[in-house]
Amino acid sequence: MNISEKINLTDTTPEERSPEDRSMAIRESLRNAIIDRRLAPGTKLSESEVGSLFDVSRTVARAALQMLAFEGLVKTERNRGAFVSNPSPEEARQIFASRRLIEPGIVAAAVERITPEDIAEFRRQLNEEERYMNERGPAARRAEIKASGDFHLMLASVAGNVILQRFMDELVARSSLVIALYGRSGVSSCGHSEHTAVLDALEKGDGERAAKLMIHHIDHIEADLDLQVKQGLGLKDALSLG
Amino acid sequence: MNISEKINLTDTTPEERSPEDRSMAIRESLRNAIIDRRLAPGTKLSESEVGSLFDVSRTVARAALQMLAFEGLVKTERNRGAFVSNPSPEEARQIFASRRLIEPGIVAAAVERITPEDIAEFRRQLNEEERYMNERGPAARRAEIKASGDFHLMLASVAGNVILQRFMDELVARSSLVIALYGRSGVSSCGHSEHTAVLDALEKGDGERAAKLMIHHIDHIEADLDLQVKQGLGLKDALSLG
DNA sequence: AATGTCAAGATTGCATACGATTTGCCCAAA
DNA sequence: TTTGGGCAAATCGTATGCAATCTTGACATT
Repeated sequence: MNISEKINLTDTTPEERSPEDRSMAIRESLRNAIIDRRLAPGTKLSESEVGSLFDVSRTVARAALQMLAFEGLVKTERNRGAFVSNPSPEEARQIFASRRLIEPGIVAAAVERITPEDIAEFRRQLNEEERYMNERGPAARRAEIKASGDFHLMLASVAGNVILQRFMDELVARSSLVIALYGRSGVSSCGHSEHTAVLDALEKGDGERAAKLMIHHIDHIEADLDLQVKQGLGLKDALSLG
Repeated sequence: MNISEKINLTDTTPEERSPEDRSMAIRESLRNAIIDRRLAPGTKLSESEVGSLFDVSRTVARAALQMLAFEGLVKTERNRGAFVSNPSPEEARQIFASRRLIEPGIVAAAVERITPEDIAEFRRQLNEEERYMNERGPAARRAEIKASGDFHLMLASVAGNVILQRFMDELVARSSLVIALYGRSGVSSCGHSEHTAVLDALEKGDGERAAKLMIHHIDHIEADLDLQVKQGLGLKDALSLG
């Protein structure tokens, strides 16, 4: 099995291709591939394969995989390799529980700092979302998931707390994985209007309302998932998770 | 300058010295040294030095330093090396803002799951805290900071959300650094009684009250810090921090 | 005295080599 | 046919070597 065609090697923009760590670029590229579901959960990412794909040595490939492991996007098994994470329903629940905790706070911080320019930027982003929403096909759906995540990330950026921003980075990435895994197909489209509603409340300076809307939004996302005990796939999972 | 005497090479318990990643053990050891302030902020941690200290190659030492960089406990500069983080007051504020967001949620989750055994364990921990509190000297003070952090970590563990647990791990570690840097000496002792109060509320199953107490506790910790613009030290800092 | 230039030393960035561990296959024996 | 053992391939874990980059100190120049 060859993963090469699944990865877009030019994900990183030229100017971001800094003279610095190539491992960072590789991480980004793999991250995007994973959260777009171009790399399915369980896919093996061997050091040598990743290395030769990006034309670097195992050392730097390894560094990228270590970072992804730290973020929870891949899991490594000793002497076996790294695999794209296959989050369990329990993990999924914890991810959303974390988001329910953090995002209202982010909204509350954002309402204090958001500028008209930010609002305009958000509107652009929401248009993009809508565009993908109206398209059909798996590519558009992936783009929609990504765009939807970007909304939350932009919010975190506006809130101005770099630590929470990093937490959200991780949570959104893992959420994308979870949605791709457990999402029921049709319903994610309702997310867009909820984003709009949150933004409207923010624009009016009504942080209370924005936070409430955000919680409902997260609830809806989670409610759209099918988090029953995993059918079939793994007895290993059944055992390891009790 | 030699950092060897600052690091306790036997920090990790024998059974935790798993046949696995030695870099993990090194990370733990350095982490402890940093949050105890045996390694002062700004201290350089060169790969070869760390490597020879723990008797491993630079490769392994490097992996440990990368993990610490990911956690925000060290900062790496390209082609220069890794340095123990020197968190700015702004960073400190963001750390505590994050904690104010997350910890009430952890308390709320913990109250649902805490067992009598957990309570007993907490009481033991609080006794330990008290012991250090009554001792004098910098060593006792460091131990007190560490014990105080452990209380919050135990709470996160009881809450049962591994993601939040990891976030708290990072936040508590960085808080320790911040407290050591900006803490006014005398006042941290009030923390102990607040921990006790939180635990009492938890034992009674009063999650509301426990969460409120926790927020106040965090407020008090932050209020005890001196987060004014850093006096004197650096024009370099003044520039880089705006 | 202050500043600019340059070379030596130190340190990281990266690649590669070798050893250890695991996996999977093949074949023999029941 | 099934089970068990052993060997080969693959992969990771680690050490080390070389090149690139940065710092530092000395020295010359203004």
